[in-house]
Amino acid sequence: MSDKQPPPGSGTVPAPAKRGRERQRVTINDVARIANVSKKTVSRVINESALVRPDTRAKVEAVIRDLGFSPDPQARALALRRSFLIGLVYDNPSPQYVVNMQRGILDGIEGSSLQLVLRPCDRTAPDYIDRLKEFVTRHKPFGLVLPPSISEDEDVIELLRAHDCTYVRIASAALDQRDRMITTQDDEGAAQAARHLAALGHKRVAHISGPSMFRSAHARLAGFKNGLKEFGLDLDPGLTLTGSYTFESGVRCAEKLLYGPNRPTAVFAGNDEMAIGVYQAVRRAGQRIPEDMSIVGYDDTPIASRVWPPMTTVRLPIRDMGAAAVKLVLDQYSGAATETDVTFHPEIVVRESTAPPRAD
Amino acid sequence: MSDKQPPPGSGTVPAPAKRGRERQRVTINDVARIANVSKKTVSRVINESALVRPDTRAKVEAVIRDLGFSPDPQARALALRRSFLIGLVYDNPSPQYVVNMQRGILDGIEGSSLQLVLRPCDRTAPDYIDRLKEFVTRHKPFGLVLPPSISEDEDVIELLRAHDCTYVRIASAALDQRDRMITTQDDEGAAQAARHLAALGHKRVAHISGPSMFRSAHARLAGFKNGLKEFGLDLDPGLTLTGSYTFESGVRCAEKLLYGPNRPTAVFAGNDEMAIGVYQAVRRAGQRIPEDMSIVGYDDTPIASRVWPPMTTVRLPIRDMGAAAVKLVLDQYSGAATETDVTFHPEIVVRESTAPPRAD
DNA sequence: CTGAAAGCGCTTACAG
DNA sequence: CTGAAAGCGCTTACAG
Repeated sequence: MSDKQPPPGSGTVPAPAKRGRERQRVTINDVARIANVSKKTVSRVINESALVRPDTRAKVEAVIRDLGFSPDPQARALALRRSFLIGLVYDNPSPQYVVNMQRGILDGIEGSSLQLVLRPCDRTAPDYIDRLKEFVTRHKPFGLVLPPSISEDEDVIELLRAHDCTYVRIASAALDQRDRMITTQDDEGAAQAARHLAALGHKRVAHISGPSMFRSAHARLAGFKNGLKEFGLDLDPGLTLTGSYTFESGVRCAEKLLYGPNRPTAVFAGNDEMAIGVYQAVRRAGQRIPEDMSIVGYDDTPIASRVWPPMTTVRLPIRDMGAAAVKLVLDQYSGAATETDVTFHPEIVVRESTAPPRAD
Repeated sequence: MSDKQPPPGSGTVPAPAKRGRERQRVTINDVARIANVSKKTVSRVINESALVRPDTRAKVEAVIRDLGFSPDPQARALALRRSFLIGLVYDNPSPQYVVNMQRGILDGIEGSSLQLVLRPCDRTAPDYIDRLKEFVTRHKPFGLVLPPSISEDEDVIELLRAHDCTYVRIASAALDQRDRMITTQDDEGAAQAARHLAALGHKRVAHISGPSMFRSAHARLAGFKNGLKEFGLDLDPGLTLTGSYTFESGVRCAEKLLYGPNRPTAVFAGNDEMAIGVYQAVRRAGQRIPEDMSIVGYDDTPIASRVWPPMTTVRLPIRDMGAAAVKLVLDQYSGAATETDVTFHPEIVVRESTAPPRAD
């Protein structure tokens, strides 16, 4: 199924054989004829041009409704040199994050004629940019939604700009102009996690950060440190490990913490996936949560409330962010001005995985 | 973002404004001119027609390679009246199932020019069929992959047939001809779950089945009963509950079992999502897994190995099934005969959520 | 095996 | 505010 190096002219798919009976779809010509206007006028109505007299518009719209006409996306795409696909380009290792983002985008395109296309990619692959370029130049997507860490790759942005491809970036810092940027205050959420643990009385606190490729990893680490500092605590570098936002890396880092010197009483993981890995390691060591170890995650993906005990985590409204991203894409076309920065503020959700440290 | 009843002619999106510099993309005309053949011949090469002399083909392919030409999918779509989109149409309430299926489809389209479009839907919505029809008639997808329970809706199939839309159904029974069907032997997997529990010595065993809309729910129930029967056990109707393949329904059903008369020592849930719900209810009741309650899931989605204790479940190779579905779609176009039925055999994966019942 | 003409269903300049 | 002509980049009959 997957030739690594397809022959030239490949990467295409054989044309379907001619099928049976043809259905007569209603086209713009039918509408024009019946409404007694030119197809150009119908086109103007479809494209919401202002240059149509109200009564003409009403007449055309009535015919469109009667005939159940809807313009052919392929024909529009060919003429406009732009398809009606919204691409979700992602490399996020947390499937739950991706699922939530998908849902948000689907919310956002509801009622439009846009379709959601999935474009996973691997930033470490050598042909990663080339493949994205191929998608952009061939399929000419209506817009791209870029969650971290893709959103932070300036090579990608340069590519998209060069090809006039509309995009919206989601990141933990304002990397771009307001109308193509969704910002999350990850440091704020992490600071809340720190305050929560400090207030419970934890002194030896560990952090498992995400991979350095993710800006959010740095933001969460920094915010966590700041939050601890408010309570006069320092984050011990020996208790600061780097994972890769995956379950397995969470397990691995947690084991180091559990069996290393200076065992912490609480762990703040950079995302829920890794936090669940910490659960696993703690459990496998025969220890209890939260009695022997308090755990805080980040994202509030569904798994956080499904594990036992339900996990304290920092909620990122991922789904809402996805919907907001689509809105920004649409605004870029409609020319609607984006008045204010689109910023989401994560908030801690306290559940049952955190408690005061045992007195020992 | 979501107008429930858009005005006529809406459901479209305003056309993008004319952008800056135009890139000169290489077209079929360039290839034809340089290769010194007609564009029709180039088209034949692209479409892998047999009616091209080998040396002509080689010449054209060389030019295609040199120029880095790849045909415009929008133009092909318009001419062919078929787009290059693979639609995943799903109503499965388990996000993990859907994610795995997505991955399999992405595996399957790797190296082709197909794109994966997500089409979630709600079978209980009154306009469910109409919306699918709109997608099929407007976007003319290359093919549709239909996992349960969409795959079991004959109204959908009738619609797709009427519109000559290629599809592949995934279900726990052979509902269609071999070349458009992927079958899973769900009863076999469920029987293995039953044998496993019976062999451990469980006598009072419960089952939480999926919603009756899902054929798999019936197949798993039936298989489970048969497996128990081999050990001389009957499934107590009082211990047979119906959930909806969701976490919450798993919690709810498990609570009934825990606090009802005749408490079981083991529960077989119809999917992992519900099984995790059982974990939650058991844990909340202050009981241990597997000492106080053995639990078996179905699907082997990632969460099964992430919870504590790691869950015994029946593995369905969902990702492989997705890839196989794409292969069947491609085969339908290429005319490759599907020699044998495509059947997947689920197998139990024994982890740590099952143990002999306590002697009490 | 190969090609010239017409067409898929829209939109873009360009006039008026 | 409206329209006739040309074009987007391919493929389909139809000839030869």
